[in-house]
Amino acid sequence: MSKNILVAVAWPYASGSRHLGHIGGAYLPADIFARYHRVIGNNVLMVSGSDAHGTPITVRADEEGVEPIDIVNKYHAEFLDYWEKLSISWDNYTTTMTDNHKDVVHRIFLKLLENGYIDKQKTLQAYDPVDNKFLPDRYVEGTCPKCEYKEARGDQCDGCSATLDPEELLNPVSKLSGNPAEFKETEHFFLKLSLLGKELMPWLETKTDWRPHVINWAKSFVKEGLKDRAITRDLEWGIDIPVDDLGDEKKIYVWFEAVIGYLSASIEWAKNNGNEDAWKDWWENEDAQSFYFIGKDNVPFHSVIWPAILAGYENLNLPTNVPANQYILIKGEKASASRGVGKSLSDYLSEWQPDALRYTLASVLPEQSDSELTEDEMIRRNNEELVATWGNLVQRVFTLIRNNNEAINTPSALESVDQKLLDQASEAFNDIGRKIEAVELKSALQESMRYVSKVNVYLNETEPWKVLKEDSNRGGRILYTALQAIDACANLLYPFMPTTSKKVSGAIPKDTENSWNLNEIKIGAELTEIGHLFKKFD
RNA sequence: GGCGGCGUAGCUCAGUUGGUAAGAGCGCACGACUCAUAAUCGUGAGGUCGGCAGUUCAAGUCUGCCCGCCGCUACCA
Repeated sequence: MSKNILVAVAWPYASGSRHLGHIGGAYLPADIFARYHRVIGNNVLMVSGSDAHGTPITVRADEEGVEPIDIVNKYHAEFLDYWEKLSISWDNYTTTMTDNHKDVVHRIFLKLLENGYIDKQKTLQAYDPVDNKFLPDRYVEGTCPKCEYKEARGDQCDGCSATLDPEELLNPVSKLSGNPAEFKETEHFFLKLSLLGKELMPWLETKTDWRPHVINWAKSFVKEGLKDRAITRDLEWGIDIPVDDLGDEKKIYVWFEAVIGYLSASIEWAKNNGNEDAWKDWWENEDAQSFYFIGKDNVPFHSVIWPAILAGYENLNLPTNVPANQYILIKGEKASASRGVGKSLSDYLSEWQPDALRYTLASVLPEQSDSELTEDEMIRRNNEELVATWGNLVQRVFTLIRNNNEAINTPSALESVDQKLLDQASEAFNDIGRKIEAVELKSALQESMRYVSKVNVYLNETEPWKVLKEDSNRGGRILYTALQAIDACANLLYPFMPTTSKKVSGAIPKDTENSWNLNEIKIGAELTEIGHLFKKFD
């Protein structure tokens, strides 16, 4: 009865550091979703990796006087450090530099070629005759033919925001070298989106549960009529084209191969785990589901182009859902930074507990529209919601129990207030589970915290610190019930805050081991000191 | 220009297919409690749902126009 769930997460571009917005936009929601599904017994395969190719990386390498691989290695290592510190639970986090990835890309390329979905077309391309290289549109500069703005780029003019073709520019020069640019004919492979796109609309029509901003975008993109799109470039840094009729100065363009990473990372995972065909359970099994966690800037590739590639290849599952997030806008970041540009993710990771950072980001996930987050708000949530509401609740109950250990050994029967609290926990597991499955994570977290508050209410109503003085059996039952509820809270919060939740849950002796339901607490066991779960910021 | 999104209490946001007197958290005011990292709990004030005009028995929720912010327009991925 357990399902196979592929959790595919955007491939971070290894050309620069990530920031909080990236984490909240893709990696954190993916991890919350994956952890939940594992906990309820589904087979999760969560994959991603560092995107190693593309022009920004080579440009950066040139600027720093190093090789592209040095840039990639630097940021890949940095990313691995983030994942470790943030408890992002990959099944496989790899890169696009592996032989495996190259092989898979080649297999897809050749199959699409064979199926007639890739062909060759000639185009005119800006060229630097001094450096002997072709220039991407955005690295050509010149005077805008429409507004005469002097520094218009080949793809658009920043002066009048017109969309341009580079050959329209007057006096075009290379932005990289300053040399005058020429235009030369070059031949490239194109993905025949004009053919593949036709099957996409009926498929998109079935996606009634996608987020409005995602499905609207995808449909209008297809409706406008998809154009064939070049999938090779005149580059040195990238994956070779598996056929040699264009010469070896061309490479597969990054956007085409990076999305294939989801598949190649799955295949690599299978190999590493000793069952080469295991990946098929997620990609060929019709009952498997796939969720692509990305930022809104990636919607075209995941809602249209990647499905088109998959459809052209045949027999591979198309995305079940693409729960793309909008942006988290971190305000006040600049003001709080001591060294110029603003706080880096590394700064936050060194100042914040991982779970607290996960919590504050999860509480503002931009699932519908951009959301604003200030550092004051982050601190407020940490201090009031984590320290005061949840952390304090745990401390409250643990201390009560440790000071009244004999009482909890002989609890009296359940009363209706106790039963009500436990019933509410059962409801919470159902409701919150449903929300996470629908990728309504922000709302799921809010509801989890609402249950935490109910436990505080329960304590205020039952006042065990008073009751214990007169009726230790009744007091014992209240504490026992509160402890059971706290264990439920820890389970509910586990997908969001795995480290602290495990700490709480692990400190409670139990007769059952439910990870997404209420547990029976072992009667007569002693609680160990757990310490403060969260640190308060001054 | 075209396409799309957004504009709901001071702040951050929810508001299913239009239907009981518009919601949450924070902040604010007042109160209860004292087991707990002075933490917890309760009550209350506060909104003509960007503007105007329509459709309808009924609109935050549909239509048109307008204002403001943002994104995309395909060699940024």
